[in-house]
Amino acid sequence: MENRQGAVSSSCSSSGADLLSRIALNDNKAGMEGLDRDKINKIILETSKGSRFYENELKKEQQVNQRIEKMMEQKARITKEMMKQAQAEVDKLTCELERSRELGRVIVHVDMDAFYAAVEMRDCPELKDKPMAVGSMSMLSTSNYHARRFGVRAAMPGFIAKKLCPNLVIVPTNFDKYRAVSAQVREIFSEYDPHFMPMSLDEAYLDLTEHMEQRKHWPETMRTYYICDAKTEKDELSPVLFEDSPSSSPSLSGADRKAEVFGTSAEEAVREMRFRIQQKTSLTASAGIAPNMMLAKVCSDKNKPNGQYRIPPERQAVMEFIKDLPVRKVSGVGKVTEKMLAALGIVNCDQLGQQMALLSLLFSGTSWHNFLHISLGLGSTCMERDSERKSMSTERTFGEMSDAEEQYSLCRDLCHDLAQDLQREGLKGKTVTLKLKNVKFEVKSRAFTVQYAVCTEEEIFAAAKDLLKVEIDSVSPQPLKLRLMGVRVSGFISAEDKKPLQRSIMGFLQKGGSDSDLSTTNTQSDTTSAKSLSTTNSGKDATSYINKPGVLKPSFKISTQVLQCLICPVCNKEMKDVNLTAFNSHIDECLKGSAMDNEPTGSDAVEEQEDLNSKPPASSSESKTLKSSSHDPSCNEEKPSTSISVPVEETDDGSDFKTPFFSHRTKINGKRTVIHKKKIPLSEPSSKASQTANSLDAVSKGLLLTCPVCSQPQSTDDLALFNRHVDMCLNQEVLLEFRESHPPVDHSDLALKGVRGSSPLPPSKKIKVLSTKHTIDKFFKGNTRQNI
DNA sequence: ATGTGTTAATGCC
DNA sequence: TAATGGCATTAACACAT
Repeated sequence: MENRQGAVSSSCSSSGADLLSRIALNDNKAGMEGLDRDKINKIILETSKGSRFYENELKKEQQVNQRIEKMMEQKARITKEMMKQAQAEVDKLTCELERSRELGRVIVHVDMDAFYAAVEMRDCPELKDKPMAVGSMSMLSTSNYHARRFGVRAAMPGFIAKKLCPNLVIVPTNFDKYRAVSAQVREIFSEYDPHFMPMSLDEAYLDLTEHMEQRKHWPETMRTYYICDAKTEKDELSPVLFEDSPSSSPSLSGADRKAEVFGTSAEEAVREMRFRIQQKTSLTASAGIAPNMMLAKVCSDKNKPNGQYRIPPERQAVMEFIKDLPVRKVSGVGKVTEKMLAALGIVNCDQLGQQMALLSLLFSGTSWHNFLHISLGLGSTCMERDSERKSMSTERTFGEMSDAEEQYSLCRDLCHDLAQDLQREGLKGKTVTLKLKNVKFEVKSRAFTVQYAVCTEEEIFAAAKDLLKVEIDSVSPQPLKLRLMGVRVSGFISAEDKKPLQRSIMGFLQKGGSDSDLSTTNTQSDTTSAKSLSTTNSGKDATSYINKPGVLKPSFKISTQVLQCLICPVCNKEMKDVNLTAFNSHIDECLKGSAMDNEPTGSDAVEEQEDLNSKPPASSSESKTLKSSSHDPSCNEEKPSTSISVPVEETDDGSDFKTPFFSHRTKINGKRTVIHKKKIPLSEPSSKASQTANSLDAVSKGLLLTCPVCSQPQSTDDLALFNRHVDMCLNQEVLLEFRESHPPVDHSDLALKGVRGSSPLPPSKKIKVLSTKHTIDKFFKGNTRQNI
């Protein structure tokens, strides 16, 4: 009730001031104190205004405002009773957390100062006195402190930076160089903590607890470092971040050849580390020392550049530090969360703690738990052993692309790159997600989960191309006008599943039911799983796979029932005593026939489609609501569709993402829902797939087989691979079947044949990529400890 | 209730 | 001249069991 005005201000004044929170200068981070914010913001705004980027930001801003509005409504519904209960829960958790508070570890966060810019300045002294930034006219990675005085920042487009600072020098990125320097720095890190955790090229967490223990007993000689002769020109030394930056060591500024003895405290150890970094690279670093990672991170920012800060390991000191700390400074609290909290009158961590009961009622469990941790000054106290990654992706931005063939080609390239990355880490995942951003900066993603985990270009592309096709078709005959495409694989099968599972299937099939023989070779999965096992160090019993549901069991069931006869995956007919060639040609005929008949094969599929078409037309322009019209209660509010199909009208220019609404409504409705309900039709055809594949196994080990679905010859050296291939083909066939009733004939043909085979797709072409390499502090993949 | 798949949103550097 | 990144995770929802 007392915060009513927060709701009002956030919902009403959306156009002007609110927008600033997205577009305007973000002076949260270091080096931006005391500059003319208003003037800078005005320039940024004027330069951005009217651009498609800006328009999209505006839209996103409105969405955040709506979200806040909803939150405030919910807040208004909270009763005293609820608060009381919430408070009790919060208190209880607080107690537990407090009890388990750990202050004994010495966690350090080290952060190189303006890293890329500093490297460039070091290597090109002419730049030292000039405002400069690393990146391109389209996007800057980082800027030096001169430039920051003008409001030039990382993640700002170069052309806007130029407006702010016409004399700005923009240097292209040179990642190899940064990597090399980073490696040097990491060498030093590893001497203090061999298990240090790199977060990017220029940043890492260290746990100095062990080091401190040993250091206590070290003689001075082990804590003495000499200033290196070659670099003792002070001017050369620190690449002028700030002339008056707090110097790390008074004795440094004196004569050459001076030795510096560092003490045994944590501060001294970190000072020593920073000193050595500077000696070795001529670059400065800042550091934070605290009892946990969250605090260390904040601390490293406090005395940037070329400084450090320590929170002593006492509860009192921690709470004192936390008290006035703006929540935005905490890693994980971004501009949206900041704004939402601000709407509740929460700006610093003290206020955060005060409002925990309320927050527990307004935010998800994980969110408010996180808030509680922050407000208590708690954070992770151990370098988590490589928490396993959950997804891997690759994406690219490019100049406007409307040509479908080009898009498929790019998609394949992405799949190629992703496959390489996946295989490098020995990962295989079951869900393939396609991400698209159109020229209006609208982002959408589409996912498809296949039956077997995939990791090769072909497998990934097989899924991705269909996702892409659906999107292309959905706006046809207009082209998709894209500026970004990405492919992601997630749903990784766990390391302990990977190898045994596949072996067991093979063992079963090849030995006619006995899965005891696991020695069957399975080239690909063997190598990959070996890798992942070694990295994840999972000590699980290899036999536990037997009970894994959902993957193994169906295969067993099916294989037992069909080993004696072949079942056509298209017409479902059982065929006894036929040879393989005959069987294949039968399938070919069936496929042709079904394409001409325009008759989906699975009976489920037919019902599904009718069912869908009988649904009332969707009412909202949001594709999201197309599929959820009847179930989502929140949808009702938007539902007075009769009058508010607002944004749709402007799609006449062929804009990509929302067009389907009128022109292809039924089709889209059908398609979308089909994809969603896929689990139903899929379960059946995928059984068919297994049947086919398994039967083929039984008859034809070691042959070159024609995939009954895509007609591509497939090696059967690795039967598991062949099985997966057929399954995937079938899965996609199911997905595509539903388009047969509408699209141009050649499309359905392509769908049935599979793009690989006779598709009109050109081989991969090189595409003009606007901006990949120079992104903001992009760090190389697999950037883990082992990597140093 | 719980789990799984899909998509949008968020945040990091 | 025109021009605003790449990556991962989580929140939120729908749906199935």
